[in-house]
Amino acid sequence: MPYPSNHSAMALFVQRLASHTPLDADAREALLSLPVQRHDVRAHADFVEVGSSSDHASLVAEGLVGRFGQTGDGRRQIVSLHLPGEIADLQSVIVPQATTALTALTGSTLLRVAHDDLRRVGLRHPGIATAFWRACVVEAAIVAQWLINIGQRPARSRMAHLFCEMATRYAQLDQSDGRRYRLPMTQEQLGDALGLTSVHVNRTLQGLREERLVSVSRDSVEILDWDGLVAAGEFDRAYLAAA
Amino acid sequence: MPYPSNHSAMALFVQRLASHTPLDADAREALLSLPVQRHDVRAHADFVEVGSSSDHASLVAEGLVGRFGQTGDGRRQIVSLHLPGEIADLQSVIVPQATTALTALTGSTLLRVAHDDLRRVGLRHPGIATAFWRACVVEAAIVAQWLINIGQRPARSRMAHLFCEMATRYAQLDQSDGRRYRLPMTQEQLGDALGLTSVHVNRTLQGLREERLVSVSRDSVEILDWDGLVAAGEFDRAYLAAA
DNA sequence: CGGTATATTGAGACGGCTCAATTTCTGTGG
DNA sequence: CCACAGAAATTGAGCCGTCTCAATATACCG
Repeated sequence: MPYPSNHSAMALFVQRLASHTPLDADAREALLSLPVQRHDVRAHADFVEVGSSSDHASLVAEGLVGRFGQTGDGRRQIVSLHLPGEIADLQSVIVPQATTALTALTGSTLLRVAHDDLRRVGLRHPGIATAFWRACVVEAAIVAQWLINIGQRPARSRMAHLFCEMATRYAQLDQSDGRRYRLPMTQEQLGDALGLTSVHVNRTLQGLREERLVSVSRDSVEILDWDGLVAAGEFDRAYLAAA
Repeated sequence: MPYPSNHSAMALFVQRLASHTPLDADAREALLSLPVQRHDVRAHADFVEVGSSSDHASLVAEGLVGRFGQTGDGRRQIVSLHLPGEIADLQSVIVPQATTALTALTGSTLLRVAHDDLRRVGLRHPGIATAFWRACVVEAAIVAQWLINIGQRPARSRMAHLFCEMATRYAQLDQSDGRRYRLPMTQEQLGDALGLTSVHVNRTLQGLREERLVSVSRDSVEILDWDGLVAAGEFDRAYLAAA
């Protein structure tokens, strides 16, 4: 076992799949024993380009990955964030041609899993196929909430909503209470995720700090007033219930 | 066959599924013979509420359906539009609790299909399960593009992008060239889809008209200058290729 | 034919943007 | 361990795209 951390990332992934779609030991074992190829990526490196077609999906083992699109003048919109234990482009198993890129927001390590293997294991174990489908559905639900957030809410709410979401997702991941978690994003990247300028992110962040709702540093978030933050972001975790 | 239009909507749905995931005659027949329950909905009626849990999915047979979320102060964000031949909430097969609502943007008729039936047919025909998964992936890709659109582009581009997308989707549906299609949305609803005020929709629309890019009436769109509109919206149909 | 929904227009306000300078971090090599 | 360079954060000032509020005109429907 040359890479213990590899194993734990895949285990995390399987565990989360299994928490909603019962998978028998056989199926879990099939996933855990899939060959993976470790890949380390530096911060700010884009490792999947729009238009590219790949033969593998990327399981995040460590770090933070963003899926994003770009407009003609180079503005980026981050469309989803992927924590360790998540496959950042599971949909590529079904549609290999990327319509959206992947970038490492911070130094990250990925485990590449061959599409063929994922398809094979899905065919052999229908429960796994269902679980993959579910994972895509949940991710779509998250993107939809981001759309609501960005389409309709002012900067302060958007940001509060994002912090609540990430707290909830981290809590699901590591059984913590989510009050404090790593979020290694620059204010620029935060802006790309929220549809805001880095300048405005900075000012909005100051506002949230002055309100004593959160304490945000370069790479971590501490929530000081959960109820206040939930109210500010109109956060309702229901859309994450199936995650 | 009491409802010929039912049949054609389901046939349309099956045909589009089959165009990307080969389905044998058996599988297609299984889908076509699923029992459906017809439902007519008036314009502006919400027929799936957030938080509700249903036991069926809704295939659009006629009209136009919007999936949307709402903020605390009642602002709506339409997250996706569903044309005839699409199941507006296919994801509910996997996650029955709705995190987003459905509304008829215009008078519409829906065909309810039981989740149980859809699951059953998916288990019996793995190709169908894959096709369902794919449909959800494609829809997610569309939502992601909307997020990019709304997060990063100015009103004029957003609107142009939407018109291009709908043209392309209609063209896929009815083999037309998509230069002219029905889009029975009020300016208010257009605003809800684009993250804009109806007032601003009105002004932006006037701009596009003055530029001779489109001609938009209450319930239909005619594209006068496709290339110009594509440029204005930075539209790239790649994300619809798998649809 | 009347009533309600929708579209249109105007005027003013404001949230978030741009541009630009400065300060503070962070990591690296000497 | 310090110095330095580049990245990131912070601040200021002015602008502009979009919103709000409000009034009017037009279109649709029973």
